[in-house]
Amino acid sequence: MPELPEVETVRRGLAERVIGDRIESVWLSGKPQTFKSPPREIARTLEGARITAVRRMGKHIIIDLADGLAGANLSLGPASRGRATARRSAATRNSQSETRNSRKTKAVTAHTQWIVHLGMTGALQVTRSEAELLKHTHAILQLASGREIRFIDPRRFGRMWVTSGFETAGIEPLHAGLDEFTVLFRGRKTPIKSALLNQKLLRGLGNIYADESLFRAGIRPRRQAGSLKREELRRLYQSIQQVLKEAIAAGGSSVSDYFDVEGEPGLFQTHHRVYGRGGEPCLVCGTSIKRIVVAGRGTHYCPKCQK
DNA sequence: AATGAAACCTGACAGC
DNA sequence: TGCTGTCAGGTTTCAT
Repeated sequence: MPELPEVETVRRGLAERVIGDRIESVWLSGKPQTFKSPPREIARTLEGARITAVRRMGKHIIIDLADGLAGANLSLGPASRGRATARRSAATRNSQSETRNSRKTKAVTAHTQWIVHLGMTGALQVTRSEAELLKHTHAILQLASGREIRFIDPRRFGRMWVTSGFETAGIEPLHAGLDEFTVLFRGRKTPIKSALLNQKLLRGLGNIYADESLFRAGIRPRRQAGSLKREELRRLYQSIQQVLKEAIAAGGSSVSDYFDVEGEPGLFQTHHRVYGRGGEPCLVCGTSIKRIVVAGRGTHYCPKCQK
């Protein structure tokens, strides 16, 4: 997938194009594993809702909704009633202001959210409705503006659902301070690469940016996370921030399936220094880049530059 | 509690 | 051409 820079690129593209727009109708394909909420619930939550914000937490895209079709939840048959009740009680737990808001809007409260995770090959596009339908399109949202948001995902590891008050573990690498970052790895015996991929610690790094960050920091991927010295952690922290910022500026990396909301690929793959370069010379010292497997993932590093 | 491996899917590509 | 095997940006679940 899309790691943090690709998801951020998609978020920005969506935010520019769909904030303030209203979702008029929703089509979902019959691939149940894609939908973590029942498709009927997703459809009735989204239909009629206005998009107020598009945010990102790690690799999750959060689309904030308002002004849904009032009362849609209240006219459900017995089969759906349990879910609707569960949703309301979850919402009630949240805050007093939400309870106040839900009096006015009912189906979509101030905190109702459409959550999208792109998985390995997922993509969101914003298109004119006449645009050609790509293979593996699993969801289409028609907007009042005449455009559509489409969810495309060949490998079907992507997920979408509706919820309120979405939370997820881990710290945001671009917002966290060095101290917060350092404490994540204390006492951990797992390889530093595995720790970087663990979304419960740091959210947003995936295989490409873990390898690239470790190269820039001069740290071998198999080093025990807890064995890293203060100075190494400081370098790693800075490398991660630098790599992510540069990748976002380049619109992400397109290795195979990734494209942004306009169907454009990213450019950062041309800046990769180790990822996908196994057997090629290190750009710094000329040593052959090694490819090993760590945490079940292809892992690339320079045996001379990384200690 | 922490760690690693397997499973979930489909498509692209290398090698025969 | 066409088959088989391998690999792929992620996450969850299960076994150790």
